[in-house]
Amino acid sequence: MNRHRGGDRYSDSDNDNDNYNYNTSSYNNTIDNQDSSYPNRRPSRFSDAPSRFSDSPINRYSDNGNSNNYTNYNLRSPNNYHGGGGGRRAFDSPPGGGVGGDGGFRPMGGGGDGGFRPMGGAGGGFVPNYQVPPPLSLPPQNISGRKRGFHGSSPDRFDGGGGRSGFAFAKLFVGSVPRTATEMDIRPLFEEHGNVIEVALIKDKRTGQQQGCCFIKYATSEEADRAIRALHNQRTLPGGVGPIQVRYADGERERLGAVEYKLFVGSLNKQATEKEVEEIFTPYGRVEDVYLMRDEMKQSRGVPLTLTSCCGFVKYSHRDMALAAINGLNGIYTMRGCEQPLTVRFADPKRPRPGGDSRGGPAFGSPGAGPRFQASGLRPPPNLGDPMGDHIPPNAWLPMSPQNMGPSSNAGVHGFGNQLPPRSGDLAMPLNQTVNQSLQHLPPASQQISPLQKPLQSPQHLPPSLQLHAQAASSYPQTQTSHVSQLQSSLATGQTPFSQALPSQHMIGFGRQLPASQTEIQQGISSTVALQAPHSMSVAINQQQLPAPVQQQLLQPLQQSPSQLAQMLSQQTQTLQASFQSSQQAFSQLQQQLQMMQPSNQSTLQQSPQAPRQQWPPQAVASTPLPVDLPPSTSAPTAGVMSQTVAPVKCNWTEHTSPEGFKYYYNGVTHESRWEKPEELKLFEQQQQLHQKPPVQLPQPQTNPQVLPTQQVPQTQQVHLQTQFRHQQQQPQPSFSSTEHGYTQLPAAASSVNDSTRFQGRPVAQDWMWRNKPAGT
DNA sequence: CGACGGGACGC
DNA sequence: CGACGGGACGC
Repeated sequence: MNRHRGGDRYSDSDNDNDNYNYNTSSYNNTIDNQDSSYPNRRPSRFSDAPSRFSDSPINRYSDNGNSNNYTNYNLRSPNNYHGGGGGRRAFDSPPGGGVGGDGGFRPMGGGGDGGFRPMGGAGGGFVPNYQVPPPLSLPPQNISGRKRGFHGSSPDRFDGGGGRSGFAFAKLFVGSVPRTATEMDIRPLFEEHGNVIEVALIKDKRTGQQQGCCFIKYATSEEADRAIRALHNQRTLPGGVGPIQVRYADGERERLGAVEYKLFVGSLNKQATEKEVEEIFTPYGRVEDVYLMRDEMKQSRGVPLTLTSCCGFVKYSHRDMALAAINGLNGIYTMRGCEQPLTVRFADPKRPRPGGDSRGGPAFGSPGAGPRFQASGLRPPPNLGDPMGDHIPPNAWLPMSPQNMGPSSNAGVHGFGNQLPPRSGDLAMPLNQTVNQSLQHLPPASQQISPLQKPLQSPQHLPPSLQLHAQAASSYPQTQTSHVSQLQSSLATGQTPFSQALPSQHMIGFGRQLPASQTEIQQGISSTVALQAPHSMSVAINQQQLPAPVQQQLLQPLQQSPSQLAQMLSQQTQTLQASFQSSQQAFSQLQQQLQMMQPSNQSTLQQSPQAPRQQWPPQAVASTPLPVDLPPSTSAPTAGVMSQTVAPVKCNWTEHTSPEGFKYYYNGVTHESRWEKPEELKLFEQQQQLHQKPPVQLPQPQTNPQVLPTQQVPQTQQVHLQTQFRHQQQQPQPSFSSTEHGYTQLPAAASSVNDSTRFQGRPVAQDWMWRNKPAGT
């Protein structure tokens, strides 16, 4: 979590920025709702008396109820692990959810993501009403747990059958604890947020002196979450120098099934604070953490140190948020005082520590890596104290990512005969969720949004990135009301107004590249949307097929304050815009590519918007070369070309080696990085062997290819393809394998044009665009 | 362009 | 005990 030197963030518990930390305000409620032993309760002995699950602390804050507000993530979870306590977000319980304040309801940055959590903390309705298992089921030694991570076959997990408490506890690490602090100083604070099972002050083994940190154990991650939100960096204990740091203990997040999506953010203002950065990123989802790299300029003079930062990291809990942030910010949003727009992309895997310390050794949820499909058989990266080992049930890897929900989605993949990468629908899903949620918060009818107008007209109250949108919205030559309703009807019909409504900044990069008229673009978008933006399709479906109860829910936002509404709407809209923008970009790119490939064929731009729908839902495509991601009418001539130049099936994963010499895998489409070789790539390589003979040899303008290892064949092809593109674009670039920070990242985008995973087309083309983005803008 | 925080029990 | 096959960008 945040290092937070400047103390600039969360500096005070009185943070009324409701973008953040609405938890503080929940204090009272929380206290009411529990036995808030704060002053009264005797810390009796917790030491090793975890045994008492006495009063089912687990449900104390029950986020039970409204399972409705949780998206179908929950519903999809067939797996017990999913039901587990991993739902760190449960405190975003839906309105009326048992616990007071916590959360109630937050636009997207917050409450919404309660639903993003597959683990769905709250669990609520869909899980069998599994209360806390009888203490018997959990041997005491397990309750107190072991040091870190797994040391056996998930000893910490209740077995009794899913339910919310799949894990026995959630352990927090608390830093910046004064060495003089006693348990009494600490416990009450944490009791405010849940039933503290244990407080363990860390002492030096030899000297017995306190180390300035401790562990807090709660029964549930919900409680732990609350504590983090409420306390991290916000309280300074008596005698302490700075606010306490509250976060999950090493290995906890992983143990609880959490995954984080970490973005690298470059071109930050040097004086940016975590908070500012968070505000920029919050519209895309709740920001779990912000860390800014800072060089302490040690200057000689007495001036207080000036901190500088130019890059940092932002974490989300869900990939769609991360993707949305990338979409919405990368190359687009420029921080005040900055010349360049932000760079936002998935972070590279963190460098494994030389020391081989088990800590920090990215228990690998972190490196943007996110979900894995299976515990791969590959060796773990060096020096990663792999706490997981092989004994972990494969499912343990899955829980966090909706796209991985359920073995069913992967069932076919592990067999053979299915060449389709398991993630074909993968990207769309999270977006779906976002959009679905968006819709839930969007007023269905125009008259209902009137309260929004005022806030929308006061963009200055919105986060910077929202201002962008808000300004654009107000400059849009229609009323906001009609804007919104148009948005909705557009969503319902698969049309989109975004080509007009998008802020000009959002059009960056292709406005001048694309000669097509707006109408053409719009047409294109329609088809593009149908083709490669399943999320928008599902929007339509969603909108039209909403069951009555859900329709009811649509009205909910109306009970929120106007400013809340405004923000919600802005956020949702922006997210939607990002999606559609992506679609536009994708389409533009496809158009460009098409044009480049057949310069003589001017009819390329004519689309037949209906065609694509036939392509949905995605089907497994074995070895049949796929046409370009465009309607048959146009792809027909192109398809010939393409199928000759590109391998029939493509994998977006490419293998790379970090400066340390560690191999990792990078997905040019999703921008994820992993240490383990993705199953898709393995399959792909297998496939390549079958098609040992590449469909066609491209003219080899370069001298490299000797006999390449099979796994490199596709990369090579990509290289040539894209090189060609670049060449034709007359955007000479030094080297194809762009060396961003020394890693070789092969853009997988180009060949993705005829990707069997074309339903990822949006990010594909987008990625392509980013990398080919005109320099000056 | 850039690249990851300080501390992490004990059994 | 030891600590991850091979091959190895290109500036």
